[in-house]
Amino acid sequence: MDHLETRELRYFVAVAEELHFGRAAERLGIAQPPLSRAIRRLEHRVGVGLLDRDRRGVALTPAGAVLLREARAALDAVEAAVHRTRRAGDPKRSLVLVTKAGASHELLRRLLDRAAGEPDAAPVDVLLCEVGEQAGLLRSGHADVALMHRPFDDLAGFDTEDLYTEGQVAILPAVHPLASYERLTLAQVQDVPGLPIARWPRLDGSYPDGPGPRVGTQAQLAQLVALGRTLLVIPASSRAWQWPEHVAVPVVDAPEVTTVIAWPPNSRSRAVAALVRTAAGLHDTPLPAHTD
Amino acid sequence: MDHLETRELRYFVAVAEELHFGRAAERLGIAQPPLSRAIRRLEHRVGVGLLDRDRRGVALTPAGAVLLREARAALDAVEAAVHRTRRAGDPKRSLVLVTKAGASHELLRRLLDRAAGEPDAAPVDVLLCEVGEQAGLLRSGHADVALMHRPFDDLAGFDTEDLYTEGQVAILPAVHPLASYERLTLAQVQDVPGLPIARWPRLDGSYPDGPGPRVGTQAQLAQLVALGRTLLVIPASSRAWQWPEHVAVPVVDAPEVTTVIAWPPNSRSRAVAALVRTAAGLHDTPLPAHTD
DNA sequence: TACGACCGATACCCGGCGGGTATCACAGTG
DNA sequence: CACTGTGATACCCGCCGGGTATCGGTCGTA
Repeated sequence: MDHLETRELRYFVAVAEELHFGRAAERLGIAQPPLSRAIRRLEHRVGVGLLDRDRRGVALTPAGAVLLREARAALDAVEAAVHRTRRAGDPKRSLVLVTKAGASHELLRRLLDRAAGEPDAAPVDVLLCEVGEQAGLLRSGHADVALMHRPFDDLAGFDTEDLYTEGQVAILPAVHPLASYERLTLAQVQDVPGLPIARWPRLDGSYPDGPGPRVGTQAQLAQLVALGRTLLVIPASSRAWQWPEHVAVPVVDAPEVTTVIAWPPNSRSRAVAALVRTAAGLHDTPLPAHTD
Repeated sequence: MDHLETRELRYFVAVAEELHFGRAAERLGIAQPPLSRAIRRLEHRVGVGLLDRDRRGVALTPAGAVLLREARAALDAVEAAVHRTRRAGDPKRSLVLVTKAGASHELLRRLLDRAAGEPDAAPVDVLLCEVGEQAGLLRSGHADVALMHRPFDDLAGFDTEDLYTEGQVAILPAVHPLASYERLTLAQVQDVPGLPIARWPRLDGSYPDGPGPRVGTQAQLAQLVALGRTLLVIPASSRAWQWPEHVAVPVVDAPEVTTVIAWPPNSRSRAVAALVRTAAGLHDTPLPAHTD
């Protein structure tokens, strides 16, 4: 029999992520024996071993690693189906646009102005998230459309349209010697003594090794820059980090960053298509230089 | 409670496609009452009406139409998870490359030759399908990678790399007056008296209105051309239709067709990546002119 | 207008399966 | 050797998915 149920996939993902039946069962809110049974049956149904139950721990087989990736995508798709259906049935339906807080602020403001001015425009709700969360929100149907940034964000699986390309700036503590430069190079901002690059968590929540401070949100990072503990390189239009204690210096050889509008394939509703068209129309009126 | 089960989605898709509870239940191999109950519970769980039970028939609400599209995608994703996991666990694992029978024949042959010559190359199984089937096979995990043709095929949701761009030719019965031309224009091949364009089935299996003959496979269409009943315009490298009774005449103003290699996003295994790289390397050695 | 056909909804029963508790088997460790 | 931590096994129970029988409303038709 084919036809896995999402419950089985959820169970497997929990075990594969925890690599521990007891903790996975706790996370799922069930007892451990039924979980073991469910995973065994799943392995039997799929026909391949998914986990190596070595004493002292559980490990993924190659097939299990594939299923972990695929199951996450499938569960996202199911969740997205529910959310998109709910929003489709909402009488006062609005488009949800998600973007990183502070990024592409001018472009977003112009897009919203333009979109509001369109005839029979659907209202646009703006959902601001932290770094790297857009893809998940779009995949799981919590949002209809996203502003994302190439090459930073993972655009795999979305349709996109380029909106705006810009250079990057280094954000430095105003008191730091480098802050007085007119422009910098990547070589100058890498390995600056006393200003190590901050570390973001990986997908599994762990942090890579390195000297930099650990951060989880933009606000944390901004404060660490203001405290003179780190620096960062970001697109010139980003606003979230630009405190009074910060200075932005162009980094002339940093890769260019393109802001794109992204939406799930096969979900291009009339409202999404209209918003994408409006966004693409912004090409014609270039953004003003950043002033503050 | 969120967390739909795939069974509920399968049930809903069946009803939404049949628009008839009795037939849907029969298709699912269950009785009608449990199906009605399941759909009602699904509507309650999602929180919006999905079907209008008007006496004399069932109709999709707007939200129902959204769920039909999303549920199909989600079920594809679940099915893909199973298939990809099975193949990942297969000790003699091979890549499955799917392409339309007869299309891009030379390019495919070269790709397979090159791929076989690569060191530590995974064996490549070729799966030939009919028009428009590639996307589904790729989405449901029956294939790992596909050769597709822009702008004909639906590339939404896949990562792609362009391989080869070419013009199109009209395939005509050899005995037809147009067959003696050196080249043609789209205006000349449209609405040719006695040679109406054939009609392909829509996704739901119905045929659009029009004068042309109905076809479902390339072989049917090829024979109808040989019988002098229709003509078609296809990329120059296509072979499936080129019978001795056919003549191919370049259509100078037909849109160019690009052969692309496509694969599911986030599923770029080492083997797929290697094959894509090999395919991209074919750029360097242009295909010989088509001779037969 | 009355009757029958059609179709989805309701009522009710049953069996299987998902989930719980208790316990086992085994490896590592002091 | 006892103890701890882990997943597997044994066994029971209650819910829910599925079946049959039937209802209720709406057409078409004579």
